Amino acid sequence: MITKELVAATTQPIVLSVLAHGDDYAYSIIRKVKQISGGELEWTEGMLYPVLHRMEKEKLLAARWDSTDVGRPRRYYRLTKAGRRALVQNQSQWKAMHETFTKLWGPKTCFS
Amino acid sequence: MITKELVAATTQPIVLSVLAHGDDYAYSIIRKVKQISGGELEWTEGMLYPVLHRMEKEKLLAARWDSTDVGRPRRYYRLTKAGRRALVQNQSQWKAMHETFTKLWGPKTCFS
DNA sequence: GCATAATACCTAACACTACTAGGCATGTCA
DNA sequence: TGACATGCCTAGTAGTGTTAGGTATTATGC
Repeated sequence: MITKELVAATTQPIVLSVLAHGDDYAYSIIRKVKQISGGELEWTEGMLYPVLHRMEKEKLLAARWDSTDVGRPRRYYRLTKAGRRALVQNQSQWKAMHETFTKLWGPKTCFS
Repeated sequence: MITKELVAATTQPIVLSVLAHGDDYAYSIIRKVKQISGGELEWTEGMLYPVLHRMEKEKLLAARWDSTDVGRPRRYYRLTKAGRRALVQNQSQWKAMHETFTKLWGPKTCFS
């Protein structure tokens, strides 16, 4: 079970990463995140929507309604240029933290 | 610059890791963390003491005063058994998150 | 001797964010 | 028709980090 601090710290970079692969809507993001993390992460709408809205406000994402499909309309989110830059910064920071933990725990923590 | 979310999420595991190498006092921990992270992390006492106190309260650490040295007394912190178990859990969680990011970003992010 | 800086410990008020516990609505299936 | 899945949404509450200081002792330079 991932601590809520680590969940909180990784939500934004994960959203940025998922949307870097293509536009998506919230419910689908939740399913993808659960699948990619092998079930380790089980986001709820209640935690994701406020983050999506804040990222939209920070101009990292842009949203649009899409109702071309059969069924109810979906709100698609797309990465902005600022969002792509934020993703690169997040990757850099994760790298720096990972190197710090590698020094603390030893190179066997290079998990791959 | 590490985001405050990532700083927050990594404070406890870093403290656990530093103390796993040997007992230490707060001011020294701050110096070690800055050195190990290559300057990426610059903790303040204001952020560290509340965390140390909470970890003590959660029985992850045990503290003692040590004034055998010349100079002012220092409060040394030591890892408890619960602290060691918490460290293992934190390592496991970091691994799971890292694997998730590796799937999202590609294996080139295995930084080592 | 005084001023400054480093060292060492400490914390309360405020700001911010996550969590919980729901809400609304439509479509599908038995 | 009822239960469930899907899709969007949020306010009140709880918890934690940040800021901006505090106390005290020792070391250093003038």
